[in-house]
This record gives sequence, structure tokens and C-alpha cells, in this order.
Amino acid sequence: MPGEGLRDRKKRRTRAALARAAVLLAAERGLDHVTVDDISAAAGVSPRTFFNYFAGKEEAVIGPDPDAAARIAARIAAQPEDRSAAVVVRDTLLAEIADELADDPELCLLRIKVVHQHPALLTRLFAAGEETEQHMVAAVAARCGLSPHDIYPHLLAAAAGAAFRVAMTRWASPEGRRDPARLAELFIEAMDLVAAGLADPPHRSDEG
Amino acid sequence: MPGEGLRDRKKRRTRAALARAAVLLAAERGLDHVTVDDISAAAGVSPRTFFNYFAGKEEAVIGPDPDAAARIAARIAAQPEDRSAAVVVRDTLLAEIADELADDPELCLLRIKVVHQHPALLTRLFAAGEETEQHMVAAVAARCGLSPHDIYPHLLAAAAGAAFRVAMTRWASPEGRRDPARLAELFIEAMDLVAAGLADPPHRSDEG
DNA sequence: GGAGAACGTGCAGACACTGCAAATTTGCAT
DNA sequence: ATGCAAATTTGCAGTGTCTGCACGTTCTCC
Repeated sequence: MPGEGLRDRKKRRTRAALARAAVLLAAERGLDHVTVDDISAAAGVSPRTFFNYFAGKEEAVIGPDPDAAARIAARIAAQPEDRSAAVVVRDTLLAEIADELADDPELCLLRIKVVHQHPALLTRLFAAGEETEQHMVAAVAARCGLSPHDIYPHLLAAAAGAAFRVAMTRWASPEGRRDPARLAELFIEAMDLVAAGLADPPHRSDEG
Repeated sequence: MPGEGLRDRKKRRTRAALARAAVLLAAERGLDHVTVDDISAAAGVSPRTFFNYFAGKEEAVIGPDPDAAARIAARIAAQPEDRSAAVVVRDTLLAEIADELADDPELCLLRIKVVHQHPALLTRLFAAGEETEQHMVAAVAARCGLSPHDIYPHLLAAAAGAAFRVAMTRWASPEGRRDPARLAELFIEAMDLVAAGLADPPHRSDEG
């Protein structure tokens, strides 16, 4: 973060301002009634600059993080050796959620709300998840001593992504709590089920 | 299929013609150099009509099937009672692939080629997969005697989708065969791994 | 064969997005 | 400080996407 130069810091701020403006305006009027010009104006840059950062307003609302790949790889590499691959991936994603929610909780909630009102955005959000999965593959393969072409890392990453989406969807549904801890619970439950195998539904004796 | 009326048949043909034209033209010049006007002209309808069928040229290339939901539900319901949920889902998806490939193999291959050249399309394709997953949830839940709100059907569908995407990606990669049977093999392998649990990589003694 | 619905089409218009070149800002070495 | 090189912002022009609306045509059903 330090020694990063004024230039990079400014870019980061511009990107954040655009993403923030996109979410705020979309939450207020609905994404269909927000133009790129509106977002750019709210962020204090020209419309042309908007497209230097995002491919369109949908992407701005989702607000993908360019640094995610490096951070995820570092997180996977940093975990103790004695953990199963599934647990490593699980905890890495949990840490990512925690960080994202800690960074700006209100904006996150607003984003969820906007996504809820626009199924097309859900698709984009999941697509961003696919990206994240790809970033994990190499790190998982290295950790397990497998080739990046082996099917296992790909499957684990994809399955973790699936568990994450399911947890996210349930968390965002109207019923139930909607705090970070609850999301973590749901994701852990989902991930453990996947890691344990899904051939048949578990006979549940506990939980509600 | 019979007693369907001239109207529905015509709609089906128009949709197919548009989707076909989209794939053919995109394969020929690259999607960026194909306009909606081009596609519409090739299909023999007005540009305005194009948008009555597809939201944009990307969707036309992917060519989602409006009848998929009903067909999938029927397939799940039609399978013998004594199979595990995972196997039922697996075989349902296998049947879907087989049908799609049988319908027009060359077009399928071309579509794959086009998608390969346009990562944005990959995203769309996966998004279509998400739709399919949602369609399976209710049918799986009913079959297992679970509530559609239970997490198991959602997870199984999502995990199956993940396995399918991984299989698809590997199948479409340059190396290796690219016939329907190979795709089926890959998907079965992936699905069995997921169904068996992913906590740790399997120690492989067989296979290459 | 006629009422009514569904579909195709043309038009107008707002908006999305992209190249290009000029202007501005920043990094760095003198 | 000062000047040069690279990165970034910006305006502009132009193409293409997508939508709402109204009207003509085609099918369905009675």
C-alpha cells in the first residue's frame, strides 16, 4: 500500500467513487433510470473516463476488485500446511467476504439490494465469482502438489463457488438475519456439505 | 410437438434461424464485426423482430432454449426411484447434452468456437447454466421429499452446474478429443468426484 | 367468416460504447 | 526548479444497441 505513488492512489479513488456512485444512484432510482453520464457526474469525472474503468454501468455496480487475484493467492499460500484443501478454500473465501463487508458495510448492503432488483446483475455477480474461482485454481494446485491442469483444483474451486452462490442467495433472501456472521454460517454449512459429498440428501437430525 | 399450431412452429423456426445466423456470422467474421442488422437480414426478418426474440446478439449466439425448464423437470421425474439424487441430476444433464449435440452437431461446434474467441460469451453461457440449475431445484426437491427451500437441492444443482462447467471447459480446450462421448466421460468423472466429496484430492492410482 | 389475440415491422429517439487526438497530470532525472 | 516521457483525462464524432409505440398482417377460435 505504501510507496504506491500518487497516481495509483488517485486511480483507486476514482474507481471507488464511480462504483459508489453507481450503487447509490441505482439504489435510489433503479438501474434503468441511471445513465453513465449520471454516474460520471456524481463521481466528478467525464463520461469518457467512466469507460476507462468499467465496461458499462452493470460492471460498475458489481465493482470487481483488480487486486483480488493477488490477495486470494496470498491467502491460500499463507494457510497452515495441515489443513484440507476444502477448508483452505473455504476460509479464504470467508476472509474475502469479511474484508469486503468490513470495508463499507452499507455500500455492500445497498449493492445487494440493487442486485436483488435486477436479475441481470445477479448474472454479472456470479460471473465475477467465476473469475475468482479461476484465480484460486493455480494456488490450490500448487498447494496440493498437483498440476494446474488437474481436474481436482478446478472442481474444488468451482464447487466452492457454487456453495458460495447458494449461501449468498439464501443470505440475501428476505427471511432471516442478514449480518456478516449469518452469511459465514451459511457458507460454512454449504461448503461442508459439498466437501462431504452430495450423492444423497443428508438425514438431518439437528438444525432448523 | 404435434397439435402445436402453425404459429408456434413459425416462432420456433424464426428463433432457430436467428440463432443459427448469429453463430454462423460470428464464426465467420468475429462477433464484433457482426451487427444485429446483419443477423436479422441473414435470418430474413426485420431488426426489430430480432429483439422480440433475443436481448442482444450475445444471447442469440448462446441460443437459450425456452422449453428447457419443462423438459428437464420431466426428465428428473421420469427416472427410476432407486437412484441417488446426484445420479439423477447427472443423467438428466447428460441427456440434455446428448439431445443438443444430436440436434445440430456442426452448429454446436461452431458455437463452441465462437465462445472460445469471446470470453464475454463464456460468461453468458455460464449464466444460462445458472438458469438451468434453478429449473432443476424444484424437481430435485420434489423427488427427495424436501422443501424447495431446503439447502440440499440448491447445492446439488449448483454443484452439478459447477461440474458441468469444468467438464465443458476441459472438453473445449485444444488438447484432447472433442466428441460428445468425451464430454460425457469428463462430466461423469467430474460429477462423481463432486458427489463423492472434495475435501482432499483423491490419490489417483488409475487414469491418465 | 368474423372478433380478437399474437406477431412482424418501421420509425423515432435515448443511450451505450469506441477510436482518436489534444490537453492535463504525474514520475523521474537532471 | 525544470524539462522530458509516460500515464491519465477529456471532448468529439460516429456507429451500434435497445426500447416504446403505432400500425398492418397473420393466425386462432368460435
